[in-house]
Amino acid sequence: MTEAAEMARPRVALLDRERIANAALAIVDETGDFTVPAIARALNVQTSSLYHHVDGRAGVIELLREKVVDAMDYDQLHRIDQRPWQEVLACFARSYREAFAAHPHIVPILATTTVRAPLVISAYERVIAMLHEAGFPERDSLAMVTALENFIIGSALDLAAPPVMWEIPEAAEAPELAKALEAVPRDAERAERADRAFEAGLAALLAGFTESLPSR
Amino acid sequence: MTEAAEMARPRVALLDRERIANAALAIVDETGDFTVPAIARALNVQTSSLYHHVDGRAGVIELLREKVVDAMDYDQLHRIDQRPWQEVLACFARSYREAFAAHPHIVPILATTTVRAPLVISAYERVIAMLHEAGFPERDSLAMVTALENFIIGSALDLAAPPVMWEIPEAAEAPELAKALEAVPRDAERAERADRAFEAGLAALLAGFTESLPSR
DNA sequence: ACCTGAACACCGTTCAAGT
DNA sequence: ACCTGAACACCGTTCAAGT
Repeated sequence: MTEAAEMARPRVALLDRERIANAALAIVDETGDFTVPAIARALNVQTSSLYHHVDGRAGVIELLREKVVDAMDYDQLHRIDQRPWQEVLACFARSYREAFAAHPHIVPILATTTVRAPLVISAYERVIAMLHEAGFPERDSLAMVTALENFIIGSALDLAAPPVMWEIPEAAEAPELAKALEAVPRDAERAERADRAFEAGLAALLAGFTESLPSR
Repeated sequence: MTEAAEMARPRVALLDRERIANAALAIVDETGDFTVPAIARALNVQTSSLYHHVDGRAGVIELLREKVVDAMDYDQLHRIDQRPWQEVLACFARSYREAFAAHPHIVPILATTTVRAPLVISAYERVIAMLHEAGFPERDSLAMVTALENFIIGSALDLAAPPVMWEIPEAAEAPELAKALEAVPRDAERAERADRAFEAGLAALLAGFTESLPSR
C-alpha cells in the first residue's frame, strides 16, 4: 500500500506546467472558462498544489497564451524569398487566426493582456522589415500591422461569440437583415460564415494597403 | 430621526436601473472591471438589494451594453441621401468605435455576449440595404459588415490593452520593430497610435470593398 | 522540492423577514 | 414593491506542516 492520499511529497512529481496547461485548455474548450480549483480537480490534486508550479490564475493564463503562440506557424516568415508581401501577410493572418480558431473560448481570456513571447516579437519584426522593404514608411507599417492584428483578434472573438449573433426581436423590423441572415448557413455552418467574413476582410485590407503604397 | 439604516422599504426608492448602470460604469472606468458588491457599496446599499432591479451580474452587463449602444450616433444612418456608401460606413465605424473609446474597459466585458438591442439591429438593417443598393449581393454584404465589425471590436479592444503592447525582452533581437516603436508616441499619446491604426485599417477596408464591387 | 489541509477574504445568488 | 441580513456554494491565494 502506497497510501497515495497521504503522501506529502510523492516520489515522482504529480504536476508540471505542461499537465496544468493541458488540463486548463481542456476545461476552457469545454466550459468556455477555467477555474484554478477545476484544474486541480481534473488532475486529482489539491488546489494549493498548483501554486508550486504556476503563479496562480494569471500564471495559467500565461500558459494558455504560450499554447496558442506555439500553435502558430512561423516557418513561412523565414522563407520570405521573393513572394509578394501581400501573400506573406495573408499567411501570417490566417495562421494567427487559425491558432485561435482551434480554441475559440481562449480568445476572450487572452484578449486583454500583453503579447510578450519572443517568437511573436520576432515575427512582427520580420513583417515590419518586409513592409519597409516593400516601400512603406515605418510609421505606416506599424499602423498597418496593428490594424491587421486588430482585425484578426476581432475575427477570432467572432468565433467565440454565441451562436446567434444577431437575435432579431419581433419588435424590430429588419426585413433586409433577416433576408441576409437567411441566405446564410446556421448552427453547424456558422464557422463558414465567420470564415467568409474573415476572408472578405483580409482581402479588402490587403487590397487597400496595396493601393496606399507610396511608390505607385 | 428617520432611522434610515433600519428601514426595510424606504418611501422613495433608493435604487433604479439607471443609478445602478451609472455606478457600474464608473467602477469599470476606474478599475477595469466591476463587482456586484462594489456597486452596492458605491450606492450605500446592501448587495442583495440590487437583485430587485437587475438580474444579477449578467443583468448589469446588459445595462452596460445599453449605455454603449445609446452613445452611438444613428442619425447619420437616417439621412443616407446621396452620400456614397463608403462615407456612411466610415461614419458608422467611427461612431461605433468612439462609443467604446469613451469607456475602453467595457469592451472585454461585452466582447463575448450577443448584440440584441433593436437600435443596433435596425442600424445593421439600413447598412445592409444600402450596400445592396450599391450593387453588392446580400451574401457579400453580410460578410463585409461582419468583417468591418470585427475590425472595430478588435480596434476597441486595442484601446483597453495594457500601455506597452509589445514588450521587447532583451533576449529577442528586434531592431526594426524597436525602431518602428521608437518612431511612435508613448504613454499619453498611445491613443493617437491606436487612432492611426484604426484609420489606416478603415481606409484600407473601404478601398478594398470598393475594388470588389461587382459592377465595375 | 512538492503536496496537503486549514484558513481567509471575497464574490454571486437566494430567501425569509420586515415595511 | 423594495430593502435588509443571514446564509450558501464557490473562487483565488497563503501558509504552516509534512516528506
